[in-house]
Amino acid sequence: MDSREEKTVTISTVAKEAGVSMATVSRVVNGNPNVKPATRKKVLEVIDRLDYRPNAVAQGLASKKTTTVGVIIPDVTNVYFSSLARGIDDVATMYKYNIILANSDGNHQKEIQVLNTLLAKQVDGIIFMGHNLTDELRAQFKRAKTPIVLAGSVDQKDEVESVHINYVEAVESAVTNLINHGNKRIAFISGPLSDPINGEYRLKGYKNVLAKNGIDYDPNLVFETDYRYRSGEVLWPALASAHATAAFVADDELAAGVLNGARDAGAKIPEEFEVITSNNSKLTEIVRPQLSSITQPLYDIGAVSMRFLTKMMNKEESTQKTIELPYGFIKRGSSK
Amino acid sequence: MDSREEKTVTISTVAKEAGVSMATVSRVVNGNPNVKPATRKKVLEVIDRLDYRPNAVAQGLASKKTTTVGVIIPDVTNVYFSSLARGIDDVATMYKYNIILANSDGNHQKEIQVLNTLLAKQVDGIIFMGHNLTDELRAQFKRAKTPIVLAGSVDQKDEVESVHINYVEAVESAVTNLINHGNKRIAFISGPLSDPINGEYRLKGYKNVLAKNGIDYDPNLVFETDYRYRSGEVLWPALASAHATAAFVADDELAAGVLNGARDAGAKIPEEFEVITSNNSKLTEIVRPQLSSITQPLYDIGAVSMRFLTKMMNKEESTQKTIELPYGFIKRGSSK
DNA sequence: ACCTATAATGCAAGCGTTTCAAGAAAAAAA
DNA sequence: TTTTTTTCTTGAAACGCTTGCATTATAGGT
Repeated sequence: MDSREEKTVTISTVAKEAGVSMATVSRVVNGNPNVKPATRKKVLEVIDRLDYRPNAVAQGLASKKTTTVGVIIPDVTNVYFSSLARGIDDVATMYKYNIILANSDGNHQKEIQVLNTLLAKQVDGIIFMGHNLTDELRAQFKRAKTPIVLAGSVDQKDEVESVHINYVEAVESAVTNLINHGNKRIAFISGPLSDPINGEYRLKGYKNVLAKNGIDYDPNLVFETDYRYRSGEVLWPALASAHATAAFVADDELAAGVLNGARDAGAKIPEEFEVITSNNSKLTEIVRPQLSSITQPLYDIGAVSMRFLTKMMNKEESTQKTIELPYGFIKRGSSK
Repeated sequence: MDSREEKTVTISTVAKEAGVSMATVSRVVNGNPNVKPATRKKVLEVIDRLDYRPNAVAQGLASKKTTTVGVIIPDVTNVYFSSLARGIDDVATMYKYNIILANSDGNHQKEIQVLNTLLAKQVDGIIFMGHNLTDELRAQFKRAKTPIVLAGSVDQKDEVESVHINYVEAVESAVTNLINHGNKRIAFISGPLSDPINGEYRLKGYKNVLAKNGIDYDPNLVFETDYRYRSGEVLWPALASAHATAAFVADDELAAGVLNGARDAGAKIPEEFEVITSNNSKLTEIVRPQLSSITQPLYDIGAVSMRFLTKMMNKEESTQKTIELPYGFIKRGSSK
C-alpha cells in the first residue's frame, strides 16, 4: 500500500507553510485588501505550490453563503424551459453562482419537496418556473427567508417577484392579426387552463379582441390539451368540425402538431387555415410552412430573472416586484 | 423593529428541547437504528414542533459527503443533451442526490474551469458530457479523486468510465440500409470531425460498410459542419453537385435542415434522395417526411450513467469501465 | 440477586472556513 | 525621539453537524 497519506491541504496547512495565520490566508483568498503586498505574494506562492483549493462547503458553513442558487424547472427537455435555464446559468456564472437544477414535472408534490431540499442545502436564492403557483407554495416561499423569483411565470396575487412578458397584450396582437385577415372563427388552443397564463391571461387577451371586434366568444373554439406534439396533431378533425379558419396556439410543439395534422389531412395553409404560435423556438423554422409566432425573449427572461435574483441576494432595494419584458411578432408562412 | 430574533433552530436547540444529546438527534435524523423507539418518538415530536431542518452544508462538512453531483453539459438547450440530463436528474433524485448543472459550450477552457468549481464545491461525483476529451481534461479528472463518468461520449484512451452506444455499428447498420436500396453515393454529414464520435467512430462505420460493399470511399462525400439546423439547410447544392443520392446525418437538427433544404429545392424524398439521421429526437417526427433514424436510448444513457456513478460513489467494485447500451433503427418516410 | 452481553446514550473532537476583538508593526505627526 | 494614527496580523470563537469511543441502561442468564 501507498505510504503517503495524501493529506488534503487546508487553509491551516497553507498558513503554517507560509508562516502566517489562517486569517491572513483567508484574506488573500478572498481578495481582502488589508494584506501587505509582500505577505500576499508569499501566501499566493505557497497556495500555488501546494495546489490549495478552498473548500466551498466549509466556506459556506462559515460565511452562510453558498454561492449556489436553486432552479426548479418543470422539464429540462422542453426547449421553452431549457432556454430560460440557459439564460439563468449564463448570468449565474457571470456572478460566480452555480445552479442546482431540479425537475418538478410541474407536479405540486415534487415542487414542494424539491423546494425543501434546496432550502436544506442553503441555496442563496431560488428561481422557480412553474405553471401554477398554489397557495401552499406561496406560503412556503414566504416562510423561507430565501429570495425567490419566478421566471416566465406570474403570481396572480402578486406576492412574489417575477419576470415575464405581457401575455394578455401578446395574444391580443396575434389574434388581432388573424382577425384582420378576415377570420371570424379563430380557435384558441392551449395547455391546461388551470395554468393561469393560459386560463387567465392568454384567454383574456383572446376574449378582449373578440369583443372589440364584435365577434361572439364561442367556447367550442377553445381547445384545452397538454403541451405535446401529438396532442396537436390529432386536433384537426375537431378544428374542422368547429369550422375554425385559424388558430392561436400557446405552445410551439403543440402548434407544430396542429399544423402537421391539418396539412396531412389536406388543408391548405395559410389559405384555408392560419396558425400563429407563441414561443418562436427553433421549431417554428423547421416546420413547413414555417410558423408565424409571437416572440418572447426566452433567454433574456432567464437572464433577467437571475440578475434580479442577484440583486435581491445582495439586499439591494428594488421598487418593482415585476419585470415585464417586451414581446414581438414574426410573420412566417403559416399566416397570411 | 421586530424584537423576536428569529433564531435558527439547530440540532442543539432540538437536543436541549428534547432533553437528549446532539448525537441522539443526529441519529434519529439519519435513521440510525440505535435509538430506543420512545426516544425517537420524543425527538421527532420536537423536530416537528420546532420545524427543524438539518443544515445540509454543515452535514456536508462533517460527513464529507454533499449528496450533490456535478453535471457538465455543452448546452442544455440542445435536446440531445437535455434528454441525457433528464435521465441523470431522475435517477439522481431517486438516490437522494442533487445536480449542479453547468453549461460548457463544449469549450475547453470552460470545461476545465467548471470542473474546478465543482470540485471546490465538494461534489460527490461528476457526469461529463462533452464532444472531445482532451488530455488536459483527462489529467484533471485523474488528479481529482472524485468519481467521474462520461455520458453519451467515449474516452478514446479508455481511462475514464463511460456509457454510450456502439457508434461504429450503429452507423454501419444505417449505411448498409442505404446501400441495400441501391445507393452508391452516400453522403456522410456530421459535426466537427475533431469530435471522436464523428471523426473516429461514425466515420469508421461508414468506411467499413463502403469497403465491405466494394464502394470506393470518396472524401467529397464527407461533409463536416456544425450542429445547427441552418448549416444543414444550405447544404443541398453541395450535395447535389457531389451526386449524392442519400445521406447519413449525425445530428437530428442538422438532418432536418438537410431534408428541408433538399425539399425546398424540389428534390423528391425519398425517391431521389434518402436521409437517415442519428438521434431519434422529437424532431424526426415533426418534419415532413418524417426522418428515419438510428435510435439511441438518450434518457437511459443519462439514467444509467448516474446509476453507474452512484455505484462508484459507494465504492462498489465494478468490472467494466464501459457500458454499451443497445441502439436501434426506425424507418420513417425519409428513406425507402 | 449477580454478572454479562447488548442496546442506548452522551462526550467531545473534529470538518475547513470566516470573522471580530485585540495586539503588533509600520507610518505619520509632533 | 516619542506619541498618534493607521495598517497588518493574529488568536480563537463560531458555523451546525457527524462519529468514534466511553459510559450507562436494559435485558437475559443462572
